[in-house]
Amino acid sequence: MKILLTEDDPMTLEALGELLRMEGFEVVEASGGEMALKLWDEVHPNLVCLDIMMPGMDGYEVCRRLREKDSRTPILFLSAKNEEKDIVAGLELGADDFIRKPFTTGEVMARIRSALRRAYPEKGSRKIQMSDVVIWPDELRAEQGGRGIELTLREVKMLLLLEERRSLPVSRDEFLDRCWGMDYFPDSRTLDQHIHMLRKKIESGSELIETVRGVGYRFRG
Amino acid sequence: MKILLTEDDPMTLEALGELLRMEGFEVVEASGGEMALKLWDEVHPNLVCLDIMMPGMDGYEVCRRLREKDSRTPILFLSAKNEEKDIVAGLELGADDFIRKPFTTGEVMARIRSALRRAYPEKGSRKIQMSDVVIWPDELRAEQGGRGIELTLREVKMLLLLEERRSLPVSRDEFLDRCWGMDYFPDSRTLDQHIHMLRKKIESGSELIETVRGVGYRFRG
DNA sequence: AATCTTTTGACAAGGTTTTGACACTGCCCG
DNA sequence: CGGGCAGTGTCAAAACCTTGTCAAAAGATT
Repeated sequence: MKILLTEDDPMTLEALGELLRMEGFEVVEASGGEMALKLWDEVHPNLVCLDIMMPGMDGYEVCRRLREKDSRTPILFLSAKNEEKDIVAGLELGADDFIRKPFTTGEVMARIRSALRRAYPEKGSRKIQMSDVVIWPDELRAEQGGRGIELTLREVKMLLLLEERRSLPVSRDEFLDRCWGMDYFPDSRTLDQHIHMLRKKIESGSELIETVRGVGYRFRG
Repeated sequence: MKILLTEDDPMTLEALGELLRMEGFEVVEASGGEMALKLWDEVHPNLVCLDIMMPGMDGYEVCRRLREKDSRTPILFLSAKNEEKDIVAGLELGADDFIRKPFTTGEVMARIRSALRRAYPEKGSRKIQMSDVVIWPDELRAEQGGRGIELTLREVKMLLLLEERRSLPVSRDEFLDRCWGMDYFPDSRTLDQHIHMLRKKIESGSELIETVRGVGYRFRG
């Protein structure tokens, strides 16, 4: 895993870098905002740590620009500028965490690992519970009341989409876009048929997938 | 979005709950670990806040058990037990964040929103309040005096149009243009019929949708 | 070739929307 | 002041559209 460290103060930069390397990360160090953006383009790190107060481009601006290009890679602020408004501002820009200085190395490591775990889940370890159904999406498998259920790839995609929206309806168009492809327009009955299959497989009595007439479907919750 | 709050101290629980509700979240409150697990199974919240020190099952144990079932729903610790080892322990159990007590409400809200953004990337649910009626247009649902109301797609379109104008009348032609289509001319009674339905559904005594004779309708406000 | 998944067509079921008939209201005008 | 008229409210039936379901065909995978 590659980590981009951005930090004004050379001492802190060096110390943090060393620490992360010892933990087995590949570390790229930037001493300012402009350099951070440049290195981002070059190395495409898996995670970014940003200082806020830096000469030239500050951490907020870096964060904003990174989020324009990529909304997934975790960004963590590490800053001594840690009043409520600074923290709120950082998080609202799309950062994943805000660590106050001075920090302990243990906390920094734990927060970095936590962010990485979320962003890059281990294949096979994903597990999702929806009502009384547990789903292992990577294994195309689910379980409900001790009963094992085999799923197809499309069924898993549909379940994940429903889950992502939990309790909000997913429109038919969205289903087609996300589970088929932007440019695919199957017969109008195709989607119903798949919903029908899902219901048959995972429902046991109670209605889990609710139809929202004129819109689409919603997972009960 | 539903949030499960777990907290030992009734005062804090109440205060946090109120805060979150004001922000438009649906809040479920648990006073201890066992209750939290039970509520999890019942309501399947979108996010969980955990206190650590509680009589009976502590927050760590709750977190561990939740993560056995589901690896995706964000879990945030809120705790006064905030030494490095507590934080590291919490995060290693799979929590998404650890907020130290005492906290500011702004930071808590920002961290909760940040976690929700990550976990549910698409869209948050819009919520509109008109007089004593609360409307969730994306869910085709409204509420009035604690009473849940189901709406159809067309009814939602009409309500959105009325609310967009607040207190200014919306002409019959505009209704037809915006809620049907520029080129559609139904019988003259059709619109009245739909207004009638709306009134029946959302009014309770007081007149919310006022008719402006010769023009159209207006939302009182 | 055999099997599993996906798509399609036909029809049924169920909901929403539209319509027609008629009652009611407010406004203009004699 | 009161009748007529256009606009609106209300009800119930009809028309319409969306979705559920089944069975079979088409397509993929092995």
